[in-house]
Amino acid sequence: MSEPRRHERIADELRRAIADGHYPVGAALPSEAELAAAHDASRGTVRQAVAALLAEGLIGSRQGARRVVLSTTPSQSFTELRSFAQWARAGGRTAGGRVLASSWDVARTEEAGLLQVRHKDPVLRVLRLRTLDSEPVLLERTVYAEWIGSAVAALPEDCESVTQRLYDDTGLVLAHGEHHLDAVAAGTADADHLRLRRGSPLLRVRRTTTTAEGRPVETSDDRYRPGSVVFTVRNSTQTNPLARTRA
Amino acid sequence: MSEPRRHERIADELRRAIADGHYPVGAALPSEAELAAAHDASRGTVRQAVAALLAEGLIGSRQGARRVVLSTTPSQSFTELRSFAQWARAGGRTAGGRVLASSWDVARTEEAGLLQVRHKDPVLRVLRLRTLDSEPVLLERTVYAEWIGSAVAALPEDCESVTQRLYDDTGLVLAHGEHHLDAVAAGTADADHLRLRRGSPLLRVRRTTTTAEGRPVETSDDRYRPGSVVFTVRNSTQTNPLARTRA
DNA sequence: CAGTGGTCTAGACCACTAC
DNA sequence: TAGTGGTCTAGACCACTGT
Repeated sequence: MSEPRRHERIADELRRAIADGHYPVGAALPSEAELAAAHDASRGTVRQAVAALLAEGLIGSRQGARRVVLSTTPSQSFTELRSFAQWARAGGRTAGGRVLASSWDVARTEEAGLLQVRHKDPVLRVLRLRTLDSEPVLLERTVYAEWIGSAVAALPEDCESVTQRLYDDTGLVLAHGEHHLDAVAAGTADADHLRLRRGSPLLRVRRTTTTAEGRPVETSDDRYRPGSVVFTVRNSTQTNPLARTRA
Repeated sequence: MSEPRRHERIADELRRAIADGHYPVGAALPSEAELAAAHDASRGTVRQAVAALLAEGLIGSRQGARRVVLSTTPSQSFTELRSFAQWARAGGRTAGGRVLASSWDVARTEEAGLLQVRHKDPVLRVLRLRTLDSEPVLLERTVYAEWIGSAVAALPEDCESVTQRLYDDTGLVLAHGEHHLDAVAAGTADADHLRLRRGSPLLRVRRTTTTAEGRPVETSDDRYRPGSVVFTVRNSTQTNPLARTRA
């Protein structure tokens, strides 16, 4: 239960106080000096704590004025974003999944670039349907690099959390991700598996995931059935997680 | 040209070196001690600089190992995200825009909550079509709080950058935003103005923007024509800008 | 104007990685 | 085991906000 890092303790306490309504939206937080005294910490440690809340979009900060609460609802962590199963559990819903097809193939030009392998190197292609409370909500077309593909191919067909299993089996940690979001019309396969009409709008997320060292693991085309999932981004002039790019 | 903040100078130099290919994807950056010596700065200042690149998703960082380049393409800033005109200009394209309808109305329950005003308080509704190189790409349905609405209503109908004009006229700075992304089918009005068929997939971004103090300014339902714009998010286990939420 | 956050320094100790 | 990044301290000065 104990938290060894002091800045994390302070950040957690502030997050809790905000979530509990001690500081409603628009309210001013205690000054750095006050927080430092209250936690018997140096100013640098306090600043590290509030920087975390700043990055989460929970508070705003301007030179000369006290920090202000912007939102009382915490945003979820990368882990929940990456792992469909974990995110579903956090929301009190049951995640399911099933591999519809899986086969070794050769990397197309674009995939080779994303996975940092050579053109026509072997890759594992997996088509996976994910469900939420037994409703199909997401169709994943994932391409794995050869070095991790054999571990993926060995997983059971109805594996709930691929991320978790890969960590348990191989120690692999997915640390970084790049995501491109847009909308597309459902193709025949999409419509079939997600149980909607061809041409229906789908939210498409094309993503590439890498290890902590920056080594690409997988690249995927994920299509979400509308009405089931919404993506949320918070940003500020001080932080810039999201960007618009040409198609 | 000179940059007064030392940590910004160091960050800029690292960004430039990465963009120029001095450090390709996968390469290790100099150690903190080396950077500190090279820039005649303290370790704390160097850490502040690399923290910025970390938040941008350009580099990865793990205790005990040197920092590693994850991507060589910089992501754009919040300012470019917020201002359609500015973002277009940065990409070498010409932004246009036109107000299709504008009228005072009363706040609906949901809008009142987002704008932090009372139910049925007056609000300004604006329907705006934005173009890129004369092609319609985005239909905005924006609701402004009363206190800023009169300034918005006074703007010319073909105002290129509302954000810029509001800043010039009133000193207003849009500092924070919350964005919800999903896909919807084009309604009759959407199809008409964006010149596509009813039912076509659209990327919908519902957003609320606030001042630096956290005061809500506007809330908007933006619908992007597919194929014209893609949204990009980078994240890490160390940073968490994006979250998936239930619809 | 006093108070606040932004920047910067020069140390220290520890946990972890890579060799 | 040497080097690296993560944490923390105790100061300092400055730019800016609010009154």
